[in-house]
Amino acid sequence: MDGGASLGYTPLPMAGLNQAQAEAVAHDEGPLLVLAGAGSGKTRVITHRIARLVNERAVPPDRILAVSFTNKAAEEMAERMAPLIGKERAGKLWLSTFHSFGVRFLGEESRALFGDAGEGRARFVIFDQSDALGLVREIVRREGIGDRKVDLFSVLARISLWKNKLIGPDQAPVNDVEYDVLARTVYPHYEASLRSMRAFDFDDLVLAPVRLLQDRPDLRQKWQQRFRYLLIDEFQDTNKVQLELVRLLANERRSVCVVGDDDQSIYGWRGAEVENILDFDKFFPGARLVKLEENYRSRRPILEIANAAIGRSSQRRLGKTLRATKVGGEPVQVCLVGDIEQEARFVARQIRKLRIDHQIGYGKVAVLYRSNLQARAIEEELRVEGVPYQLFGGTQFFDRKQVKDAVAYLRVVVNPRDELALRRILNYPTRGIGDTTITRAERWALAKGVPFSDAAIALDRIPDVPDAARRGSMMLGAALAEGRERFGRGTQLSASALSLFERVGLVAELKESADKDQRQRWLDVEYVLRALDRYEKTEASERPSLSTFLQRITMRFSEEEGDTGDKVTLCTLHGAKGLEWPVVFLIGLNEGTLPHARTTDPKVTEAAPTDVEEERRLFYVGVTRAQERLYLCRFQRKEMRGKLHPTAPSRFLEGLPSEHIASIEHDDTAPLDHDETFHYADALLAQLRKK
DNA sequence: GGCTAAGGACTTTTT
DNA sequence: GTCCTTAGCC
Repeated sequence: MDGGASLGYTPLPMAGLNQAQAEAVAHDEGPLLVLAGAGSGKTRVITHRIARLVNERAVPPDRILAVSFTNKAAEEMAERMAPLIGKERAGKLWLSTFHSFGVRFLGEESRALFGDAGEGRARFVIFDQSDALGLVREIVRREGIGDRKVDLFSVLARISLWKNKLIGPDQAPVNDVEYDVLARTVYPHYEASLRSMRAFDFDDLVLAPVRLLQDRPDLRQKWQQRFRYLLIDEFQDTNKVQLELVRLLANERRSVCVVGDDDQSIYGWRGAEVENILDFDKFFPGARLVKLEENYRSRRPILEIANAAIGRSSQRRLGKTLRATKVGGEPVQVCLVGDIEQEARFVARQIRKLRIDHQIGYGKVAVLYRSNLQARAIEEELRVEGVPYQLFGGTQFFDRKQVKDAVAYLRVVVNPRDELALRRILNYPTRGIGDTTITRAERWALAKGVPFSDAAIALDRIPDVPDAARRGSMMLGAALAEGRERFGRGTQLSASALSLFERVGLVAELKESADKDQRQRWLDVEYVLRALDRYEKTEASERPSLSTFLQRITMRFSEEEGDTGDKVTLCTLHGAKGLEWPVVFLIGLNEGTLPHARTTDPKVTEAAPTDVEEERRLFYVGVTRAQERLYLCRFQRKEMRGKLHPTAPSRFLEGLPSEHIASIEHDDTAPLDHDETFHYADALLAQLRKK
């Protein structure tokens, strides 16, 4: 197309891209693998590639699908596209995660799924992990599978891994492994329950579209014609189902561009298959390979550490070495502290010092760790030092009980068949429907062949139910019906929700409670109401619906958006993927923490094979987040069950180039001397002998 | 349905 | 050593 400038974008200078980047951007039809090392400008490549397709090749933006790994990355992509191709056209691009693409797909194809004729979009609900876990618990109880000691999480993890490998309930491996047997027994019930509740778990959001595209040639054709270009970011972390989705969406042109880095594959435990990128050529024969090895992010010492760390990996690699383009820089600081409290104190004080001595703002600093648990000590110390911080991920707002309760009411309004949510609210706040009544309703429903959800809100039809329970059930049923009617209008969603909460007694239970904690909890419910309001006001494209709102919050869409002030970021290594900061503290570099003990000596119930090499890559990801300064911290001892244990340094600190390292020691209490060590060892042995 | 007492697990990473 | 779940009682 011509006349680009008049269309509201600035023509793209190919200058500013290095040769490899330019090659990836210019590549036209056919499969392309961009092997992008950390900090090699891969986002630049993706955004410029999309911009070129739209601006120079006149590809309609709605025929380009770009998939990234997190909602945040997708949003960031959208922001970057606006100045390149204009806001309006950027809004038409399909920019999403695999999961949010799935939601959109399933919404559009709901008729094929549920067979509703006419009445618009059939509704479905998304089960997050704790919902799925609740369902597994329910099935184990109902079907009498295993004893009370079953590790439900492990059962669910197995089912999830199978689903991610396209293994259906009838194809689960037949063996004697205890938890494989349990999971195999639960799996068919689990799937049947989800379907009967019109629910999808996270895995289904990708799996259900794949099944549909496999089974329905008409739909396959429709969706293949829709997209001319596919771009997939973080391809090393895709699983089998996701690869299958990409293959099904690719038409005969196979214009699939995947971007990733095998050295940063860190989601194997979730079913990701690094082979997807290693063997890309096999899945898309004739694929072109472009390697991006120039690093624009980190100072040389940081990069030397990174290269050394990943160089010691025993994993099969596509092989690439990052070259520094930034010169100079401070050596990497390796700090030894006494325990995790001292580690926190060191980090907090160092952050203040950097601000005072080097004018490095808090927003330029991140503290990265292996597990969310580690954040607590850091948080406390940052508060003491008066350093503002923001926590990424961690304790999820939507996991709080009061939030789940409120959301459960909304879920039942949207989807009366959502039995899990119904059970949650049936007697909360208490309305006389006890366990005995529930069991009676279950039996009655089973005998009459009606869903439990029907029986529960019509207890008056069931014999031997106490009057209080009858009244409670009728009141709930009426409140839900009214809610359904009000929400159906599609306006004043949050007022409707508040009125519902009032009628069912949630307001009295929390807001008007004599208990201070209860009143505090109500504030969380109010936050949900505000989020609902915000959603209604910003949702311009289609008619706002409670159903869509619930789908979004389940996928953590409406995350507390950033008052991105001048704050230190606290974040797990997994959460840090794709991000960068001038200063990075990597804490807990100890055996047992990184690598985590669960990978070095796995529990017997472990669903996925554990891999210490994945922990190494995690370390690599952490190191490569740093631009200017990197601190690697480890502690000497750890408190466990009230006892101190000496703790070894992480194996990943071995064999790093010493010329790029400066060591700091910082222990303000007396270290554990030999006598003490022996004392603890003796105590431990004595305890073992007692068993 | 709500209270207390005893018993068991100590939480890897996320859409 | 501590927190959470569960069972048993009122």
